[in-house]
Order: sequence, then structure tokens, then C-alpha cells
Amino acid sequence: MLSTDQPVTSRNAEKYDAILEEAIRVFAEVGFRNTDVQVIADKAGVGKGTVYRYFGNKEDLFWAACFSVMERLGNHVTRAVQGNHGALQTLRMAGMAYAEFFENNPHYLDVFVQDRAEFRGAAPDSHKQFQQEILQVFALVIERGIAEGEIRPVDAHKTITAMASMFYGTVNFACYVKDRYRLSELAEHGLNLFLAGIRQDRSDAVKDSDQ
Amino acid sequence: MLSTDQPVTSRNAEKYDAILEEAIRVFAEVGFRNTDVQVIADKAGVGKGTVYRYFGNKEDLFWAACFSVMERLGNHVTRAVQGNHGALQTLRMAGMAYAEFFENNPHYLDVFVQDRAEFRGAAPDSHKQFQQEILQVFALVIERGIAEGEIRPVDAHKTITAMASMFYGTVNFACYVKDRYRLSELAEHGLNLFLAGIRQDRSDAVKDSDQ
Amino acid sequence: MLSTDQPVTSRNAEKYDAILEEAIRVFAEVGFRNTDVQVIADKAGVGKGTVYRYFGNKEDLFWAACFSVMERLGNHVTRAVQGNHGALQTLRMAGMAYAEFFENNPHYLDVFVQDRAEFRGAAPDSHKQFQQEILQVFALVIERGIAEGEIRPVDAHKTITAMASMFYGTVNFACYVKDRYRLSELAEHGLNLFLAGIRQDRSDAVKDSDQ
Amino acid sequence: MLSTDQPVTSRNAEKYDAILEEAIRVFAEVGFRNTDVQVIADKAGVGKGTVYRYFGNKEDLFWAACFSVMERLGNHVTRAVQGNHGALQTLRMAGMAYAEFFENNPHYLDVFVQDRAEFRGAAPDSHKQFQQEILQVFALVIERGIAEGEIRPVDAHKTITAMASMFYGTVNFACYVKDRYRLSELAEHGLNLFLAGIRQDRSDAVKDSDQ
DNA sequence: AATGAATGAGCATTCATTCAT
DNA sequence: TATGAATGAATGCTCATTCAT
Repeated sequence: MLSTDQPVTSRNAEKYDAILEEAIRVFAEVGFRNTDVQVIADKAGVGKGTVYRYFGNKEDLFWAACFSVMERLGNHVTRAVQGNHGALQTLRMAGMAYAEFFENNPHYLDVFVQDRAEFRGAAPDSHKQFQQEILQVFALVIERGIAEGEIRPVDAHKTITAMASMFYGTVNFACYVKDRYRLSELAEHGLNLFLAGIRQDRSDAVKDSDQ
Repeated sequence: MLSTDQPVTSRNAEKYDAILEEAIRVFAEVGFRNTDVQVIADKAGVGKGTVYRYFGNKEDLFWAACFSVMERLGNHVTRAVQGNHGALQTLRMAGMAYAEFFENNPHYLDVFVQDRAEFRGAAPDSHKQFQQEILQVFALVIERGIAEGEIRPVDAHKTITAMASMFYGTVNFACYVKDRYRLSELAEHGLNLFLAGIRQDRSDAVKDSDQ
Repeated sequence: MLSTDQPVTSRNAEKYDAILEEAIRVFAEVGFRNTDVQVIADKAGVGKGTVYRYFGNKEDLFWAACFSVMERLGNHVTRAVQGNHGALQTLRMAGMAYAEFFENNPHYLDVFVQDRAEFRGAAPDSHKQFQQEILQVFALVIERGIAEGEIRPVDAHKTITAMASMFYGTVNFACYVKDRYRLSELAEHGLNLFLAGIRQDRSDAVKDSDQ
Repeated sequence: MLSTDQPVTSRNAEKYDAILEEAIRVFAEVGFRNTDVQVIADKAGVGKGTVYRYFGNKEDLFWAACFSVMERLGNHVTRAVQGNHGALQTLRMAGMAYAEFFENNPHYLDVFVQDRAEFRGAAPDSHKQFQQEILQVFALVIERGIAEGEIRPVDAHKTITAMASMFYGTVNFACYVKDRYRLSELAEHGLNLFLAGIRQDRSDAVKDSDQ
């Protein structure tokens, strides 16, 4: 499951996890550049040298943190859409799960923000691949929806990308309007409008769109 | 037009502008934390002390850069929607102008990203106010569209916030899928779906939605 | 009266005095190294360039401040011993005047302290000369006292130097014991003991020595 | 013996001492404000980071240097008065030891001067306490001298403070008259006069007063 | 003569990384 | 294998001095 291949002969999984967990927390809290590796080591209860032995360098530690968060997000969303549902319903559940994930774990979001800011999408291939796999899963959901007549005939992949962008934007933008809207509130509203836009039959669109 | 009032007795507008311009460029290029003020000074052709005389400190310089980009974005979008158009058409023009702005000036986007990452939306009030004013303008457009029967009866402010979030997300997310889609392509697709979701009459929705 | 000879063609005495006055105050308050010439200029109500036109550079300004304080001290002590008094009485009056001068104007003392710390007695000759002249005056007082049988036959110049050292030390050391003794209290006690040590006739020494 | 407790997990005593030694030298040589910590690090043969690891910051390093000098002075004087001597003799030995200490190590004096100039007696409590302890030791010597009839009945603590002030002043003032007197010469003269002023029986005073 | 805008050398402090133990 | 002491490159900011106006 782990993508990085350190020249490490033996590993203590507990220490590894502890470091990773604290890394996520600290990177999120103070940002990549402001993070002092010593702090992570201290919080994880290991020596600084151990952090370097396990993760190579600060940047790779950050990537590992990112990847871990991405996995957790993937797992969370995947679990949320378990079961047989219509395509639209699946998309709705996925979207809300995505928003909840970040609403409940704001520091996870901050890791992504750091990633975007510091490395402009220059993530390791493993990350991109993981991301693409997730998108692909839901592109298939859209195609199924189209096939079943629930969704208008749209470019499935482009549409799921647009939807992902919207959610990505919502969770990020929410901090600017947090005095007025909760994240999940904003996410749901956007979701309603977006789904209304792709559904085949508009007659039932009104009911889940507020007002 | 400028909101910051430094304790500067007199200003040379050319130097001020040169510094600001290079600050935007450098902050965008290497990020806030990685930016060496000396580099900005050098590129602007002034002494480092002059940068500090004009902008106080690195953080304030960054805020000035952010604000300037925000103004430019505001001006660009405002100019794009000049003239009498239907509400939906106005929203479309605004959205596309927004996307174009960042597609043509990728470094402007990076300034915003830095802002989000380093300061988590803790911008000066002047920035937030400016942002709110822009949102308000387009909330009114939506209300007009509702009044004219072009747009479904939705919460105008929440809807424009959701739309802004979507665009914010699109321009930010684009870097992750740039191998597959151009920013404007993604923006247009999202825009079509979103507008389809809010338009009153779906019969004409198909025409501007792809396929 | 002024010792420094600047290449200044014309001078405005009021500005000159204002700068000097503020220089004494600021140097005393924050120390030579911590003094920002701009602050002196601002407080004196002149441009920074003017300070440099009048005093050449920061160090010379400092020397001028020192010299001015030295003059004031000299004047104060000289005035205090006006009139015909016995030698011991004259020394006593001078000593107490010296202590009072610094007790009433603590910032004057700080200028001397800065001088000692920053330049280790490397004052311009004009300063040393002034200092020697003062010492000489009181060396003569001691010689008079010896001649008149009031003072034991001691090396007059060495003795006045020792006495000056004692007072220099007292006003400087006082800050370390200020919780326990006032400066003038400490000065008087030292003075009593010292004078007792040089007076010819010890029978009258007891009266001015405490207890 | 050392009072400062840095947040340092382990110390290399040699490096610690080397840094402290060079700090004393450099602070004395160029003054606190003019001291570049890099220079101390270089002279001590350690990295700059090591200086900070051991002493926290420049100011604390300075205090450690001051305290160390104070300890050395205390040790030197204490050693000098070992053995059974009369009170006056003990005071004389202490005074001369004090003067010798600074005459032989002029840079030690400069550290104290810096302290006085930069921090106006705002030393850490540990320093003040150390100082008071020393004064107290000699206040007891004076009281013993009074009890044994060697010294006139004076306020012992005030008198030792005055004597300390005199010596403090002498070692500091000496630089201004170094062309004429050596420090120890001046100190001895002052000492003679001072002791003459406090001794009970003047008949034997003449012998140790010069001329 | 008077000014104050412009400059850049200078310095305290931090922290990623290494490597001896 | 694990550690943390040691390092030195990197950088924000200040301020004495100059000089064009």
C-alpha cells in the first residue's frame, strides 16, 4: 500500500504510524515551511534521526502524509457509497461524504492546501494515479446513470472532474465565508444545483433543491 | 483605490508599482515562505530597504500583492460583463472571464493559493469586504434572473457562493488534471452543468451543454 | 565653547541646541548602539540630514552630547563651591553637588556610562583636557587644605583622582543597590569616610561621620 | 555552580567552556551590541548553532559571561583573604585583590562595563544575589573590626557598599587617567585614605598612607 | 541651507540534514 | 537500529549615511 521505497532495512510499524500521524497534524497546523521536523519527532516520541530514517527527508514525509490523507478520504467516500443506489443518489452520497470528511477533520484539508500551495500539483505519480482511480470509479457511476436514463448524456469523465473541482473548491472556499455558511450547507447546495444540471428528468429536480 | 496606508511620507508610484508587480510574480513563483525579499527588490530594481519603506514587512507586502490581484480579477470580470445581457448570460460571461483570467495569468492564481495556504483566509478586512462586494453584485444578477423568470427560485446569495466555490475549485484543481483538460474547458463544462441546474426552463438547457 | 569643528558654513543655534538636547536624552535612554538618529531628528523637529550637517556622524554627535553633559556637570559643581570655604568643606560641597547632579538627572549619568562602555575612555582630547582642568582645580583645593593644616600631607593630585574615582563609582554603582540606598545617601557616607581619612585632625572627624 | 539551566539535553563541557571564554573576550573587546555571535562561534571552534544550543540567545550568553566573571572575581578575592588577619588587613587584601583582578584581566572589567551600559543593573536575580552575598561577607568583616576595636563604629553594610563603590569607580575611572596612574596605584591610594577614615586609632594610619 | 528618500551592509536566529555513538 | 548533538546556510529586518532636490 505504501508507495515510497526507503532504503530501510527494518521498520517498526508503530513508530512509522506515530510519525505519520503527527506529521499530518503538524503540517496541517502550521504549514509545510513552518513545520519543524523536531516537533514531529517529539510529538511522535521518537528521535529526529528516526524520522529521517523512516521518511528520507521532510518533503517525502510530507508526501507520505498527503498520500495517507488521500487514502483516508478515499476510504471514507468509498464506504459512504456502499450498497446499491441509483447513480444520482451515489453521487450525492459521495459528495456529502467528501464534505463531511473535511468538515470533521479540518486539518486533513490543510494538508491538501499545503500540497497545492507548496508543490502546485507536482505530486508523485503514485498520488496522481490514486486520484485518477477514484475519479474513474465515479465516472463509471455517471456512465451507469446515463445508461439507466437517470442522467443526461454528458462526458462522464469531464463531468466527474468538474464535480470534483466543485467540491474541492467548496471545501477550500468555505473558510472565506464561514461566518455565513457551514461547509456542509454550502456543499449540499452546490450539489443540489449540480445534480439538477445533469439529471435527465427535471421534474424531480425541484424537490431536492432548496426553496 | 489602494487600501493600505503605510507610514510613508512620500511615494514614488513607479517604484511602488514595480515592487508590487515583482512581488506578485515572485510570491507566485516560489511561495510566500520561500520568497526572499531581496529577490523582489533586485527584480524591481530597488534596494531592499525601499521595499520595507514602502510595504512595512514581508507579510504586508504579500497582502498588498493579494489585494492587487483581487482588484485585477474584479476589474477583469466586471469589464467582461459590461452591457445588457440576460442573467444567465451574465453569469456565464463572468464565469468564463474568471477562468480566462487565471488561465492567462497562472501566477495570479498562485498568489491566492499562497494566501489560502499560509493564512487560511485570515486576510485583512479590506480583502474580505472586497470579496463580499463582488459576490453581492452577482447575487443581485441571480435575483434579477429569478425575477425575470430565467432562473429558478433559489437562495441567490448561497447560490452565488456555491458558484464562486465551484470556480475557485476549478481553477485550483485544474493543475491536477492539466494533462487531460485545459482550465477553460473544465470551467466551461462545470459552468454549463451548473447553469443548467439553476435555469427555470430546461428545454434550452441542452443546447449549451456539451453533446 | 564648542570643540568640534564641522565643515559647516552657517548654523542655526536653536536647531543645534535642540538636536544636542534630544541626543543626550535619547542616547541616555536607549544607549549609543540602540539609538536611531532618525529618532533624535524627529524629537528635535529637524530632518535627519540636518543632524548630519550639524554633527557629522553619529559618533561625533555622541561626543558632543558627552561634552555638553561634562560641561553642565562642571558648571554645576563649580557653582556649588562658590564662596570662601575651608578646603574640606569645599571638597564636601563639590562631592555632594556631583552626586546631586546625577541623582537629579539620571539620564546624564547614562551618557557617561555609554561613553565608558562604547569607547573605553577613548574620548577626544578636548574632553580629557576639560576633565583634567576640573581635577586640577580641586587638586589645588587639597593643596590649600594641606597648606592650611586642615588636610594631612598627601599627594594632592593622586588624592583628588582617588576621590573622583570614588564618586564616579558611587553614582555608577548606586543602581545595583538602589533598593537599599539612595545615591546621595551612599555618596555622603563615602564622602564622610574619605574626608575623615585625609583630615589632619581626627578629633573633629567624628561629627560628620554618621553614628 | 552554574546557575543558568538551558533547555539543553546534554552538554559537552569543553565546548561550553570554550564558548563562554570567547564570549567574555569578544563581548569585552567590542561590546555587546557590536558582538557578532558568529565571531564567538568561530573563535570557540564551534558552529553558530551550537552557541545557540548551549546558551539560548545572545543576551543569555552575555549574562552567562557576566556571571562567570563575577564568580572568578569572587573566587579571586576570596582566595586572597584566606587566613586569619585583622579586619583592616582583610579589607586591604580584598581591595587590592579586586584591583589586581581587573588590572591583570582588563577584559573582565569590560564585561561589567557592558552590563552596566546595556542593561543598567537589570541583571538576573542570581547575579544580584551573588553580589549581595559577597558584600555581606565583608560587612561581617567590618563588624568584626568594630567589635575588636580596630574600626570606628560605622554602619557596616553601608560602609562596605561605599567601599565597593569606590573600588568599582576606581577600576572604571582608571582608563581616563591611565597616562598618569596605574590602576593598582590608584586603588592603593584610595584604599589607604578610606581605611584611614574608618580606623579607630589614627596614630597608625600615617604609616600606610603614602607620603 | 534643509530635507528625507534611497540604499545595502550587517546580524540574530532557525532548522533541515548529517553522522558519530 | 536509534538517537540527538552539531552544523551552517538561509533570511527578515534595521539603520547609518548619502545625495538629489
